[in-house]
Amino acid sequence: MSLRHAVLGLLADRPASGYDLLKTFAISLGNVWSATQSQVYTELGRLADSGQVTVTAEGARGRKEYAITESGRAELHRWLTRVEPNRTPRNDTLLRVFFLGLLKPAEAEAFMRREAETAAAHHKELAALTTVAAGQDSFSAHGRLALEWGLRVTAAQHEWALWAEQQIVDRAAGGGGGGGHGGGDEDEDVPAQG
Amino acid sequence: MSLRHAVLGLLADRPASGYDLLKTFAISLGNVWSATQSQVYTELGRLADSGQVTVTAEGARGRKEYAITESGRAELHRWLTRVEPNRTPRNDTLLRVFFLGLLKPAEAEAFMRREAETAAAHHKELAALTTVAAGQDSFSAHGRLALEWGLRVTAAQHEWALWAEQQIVDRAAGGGGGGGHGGGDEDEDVPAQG
DNA sequence: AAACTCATGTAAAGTGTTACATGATTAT
DNA sequence: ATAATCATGTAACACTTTACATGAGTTT
Repeated sequence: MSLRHAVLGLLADRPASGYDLLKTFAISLGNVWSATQSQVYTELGRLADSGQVTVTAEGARGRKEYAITESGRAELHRWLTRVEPNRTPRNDTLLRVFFLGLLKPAEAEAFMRREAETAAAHHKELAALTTVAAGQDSFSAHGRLALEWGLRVTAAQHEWALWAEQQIVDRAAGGGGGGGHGGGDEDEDVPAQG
Repeated sequence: MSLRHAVLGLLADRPASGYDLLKTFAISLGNVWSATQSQVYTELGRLADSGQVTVTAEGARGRKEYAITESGRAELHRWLTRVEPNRTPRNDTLLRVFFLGLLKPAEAEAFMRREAETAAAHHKELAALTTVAAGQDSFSAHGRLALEWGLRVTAAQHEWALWAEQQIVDRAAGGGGGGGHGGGDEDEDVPAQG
């Protein structure tokens, strides 16, 4: 489970409360691994039960500050060096791309155009983060490596979406032939339900 | 839920059994959305219960062939055109990158080198698929758009990993100063447990 | 006959999302 | 006083993974 290690990793940097961690997820770590409030508090409880973190201070409004333990650090190190990253592919956008032939060309084109815009917007957001994420500490420095990944991939994604949109336009302009599905039914029009 | 729509999308192309679908996941669709045997059979059962697919034939060895219904097609179309793709970030590799400062420079470098190799290998695999996925039908054609995405992103990923590895080398060679974590503890050596 | 492939199904555990519920402290 | 922010927690539901369980038909 990666959320567990995300929490351990943040606590390895410095002690923090669940609320603090949530802020870090919101502004930086969440760009690579998102977590909900519910998940973070639940996970802190589990980590405390298993002795990988401990409550080091209790403050106002029930605030609890957690710190990583030696056992937690050992687990984190094991995960970083000996556990193969999970690469299970799960890309909702690309899944839709597979089925774009079920849409009218104009609808499919609109889909790709929108993807291009989304990629451009995402790229811009990340570029804006660059100036913000200027810390000199190791966590910020490595966060910038991840940020650079985001910049490169969103750029590639943007170019790809523009290219794919053109492919769809070209195919619609060329022969309507060859466009159908395996079923061989010519009546492949999409339902027009509201 | 996307698995449901992956199944509907495949059945919109042609009727198939769970076993058939599993093969499609294994050779093509699984590159963008993976599914287990257990999931596919369970989902087919649910879709049949809700009337989005029906059993159109039963063959040897208990084989059941499913076809999409009008209601299923309507749901698929709604999903394609009106449901925003889920973009929840969840990248196990990048999560680790955030915490690379917890490793010795040599370990962090090894991690990035390995990522570079993985990206190159993945790119090569996809390139090999290009020649295979040569169908003229719409499903294959759009699958090739997804494949192109894979080629571009794995290429970007490979270049990024090489760049990041160099960043780590440079930082290790430059001052050891500025390398510590927020905690300010100089004794940040990683545990050497086995 | 043995091995392999085809083919489906269920159970349990783990992980993630959404919604609900509560209350203290600080700023206006 | 009111609103905003700080701060934690639980319950229900949805989804994913892993393991188990079974058996028919085909090839060697």
